[in-house]
Amino acid sequence: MADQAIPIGELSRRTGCNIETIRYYERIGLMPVPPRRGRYRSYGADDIGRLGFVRRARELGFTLDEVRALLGLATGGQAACAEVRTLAASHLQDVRARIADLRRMERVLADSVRACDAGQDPGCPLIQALYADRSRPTERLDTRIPM
Amino acid sequence: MADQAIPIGELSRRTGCNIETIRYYERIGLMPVPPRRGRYRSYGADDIGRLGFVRRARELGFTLDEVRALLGLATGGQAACAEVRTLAASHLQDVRARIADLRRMERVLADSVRACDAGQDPGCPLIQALYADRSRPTERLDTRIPM
DNA sequence: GATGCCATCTGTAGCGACTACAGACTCAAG
DNA sequence: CTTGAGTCTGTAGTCGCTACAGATGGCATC
Repeated sequence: MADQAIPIGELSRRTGCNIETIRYYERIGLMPVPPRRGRYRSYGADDIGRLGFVRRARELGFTLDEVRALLGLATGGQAACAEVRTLAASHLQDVRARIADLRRMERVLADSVRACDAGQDPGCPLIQALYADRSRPTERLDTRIPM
Repeated sequence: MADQAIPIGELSRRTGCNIETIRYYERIGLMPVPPRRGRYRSYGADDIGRLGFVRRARELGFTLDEVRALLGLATGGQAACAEVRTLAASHLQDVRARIADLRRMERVLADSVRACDAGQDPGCPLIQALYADRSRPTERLDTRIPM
């Protein structure tokens, strides 16, 4: 079979996934420990599939833990599909919340830049906006950046 | 003056910024090294202003390096405003790019969830989408998560 | 056989922006 | 005197990679 004994470099090329990242996935147990040809890792066609799956899930913004869960569910049947749906729906909510956050930022930034271009203000509009004391503690910073 | 000798806990409460984060900002030179009352840090009114500025800039998604630059420009005059505008505009582009990324994710996720609810497919729609081999290397993962 | 070069190997440390301890100390109130 | 709250320093952990350093391996070329 031609798809046996794929070296890591080719797996990398075929999936677009960095070599170091592949080894990292192996370390954290997301990719299996492959057999070796001599001292070199030797992959098969199924590994291309699995790694592709991981990458696409990551592109959709799932965390590695979620990807792990998805991989576990991938072979399941009807019941698994419901769980997948739950995971996806909750992640979708997350994505939407982040979009909303970013849109708020966008608005403030765009307003400031516009005000700057208008050039009415005596001082710098953005600097003023940042110094504006709303006289209450700032909202909790949204530290969650789980993309 | 009543606003001298503010202890770190009160600064934290007044700005909504975590105590550990305040000390972290001091370590990286974003906040000044304050004088001490005994062995305790002692802040003034200007520190509340500065920290508030930092927090609001962070809420707008500026990186700490950008915040540093903004702080440097904050006291400048006309010339500084132009630089601030440049910084803000480039950051705005960034924010918009991230919104676009997230919207792509949102679409795929929403489609999958919808397909799942419709229940036409034989398999799980999301899992299928993730396994779909587009027969070319996946696009570069957008690792940039600079919020 | 020697040389060069590429691919691969292991192991560790760095990024950004915090957050979370552990373990010591200070100070005021009861 | 004890208790509790507040603060201190220092270090290590988080996430998802990425970037080395330095050692091998195998193949082609001279």
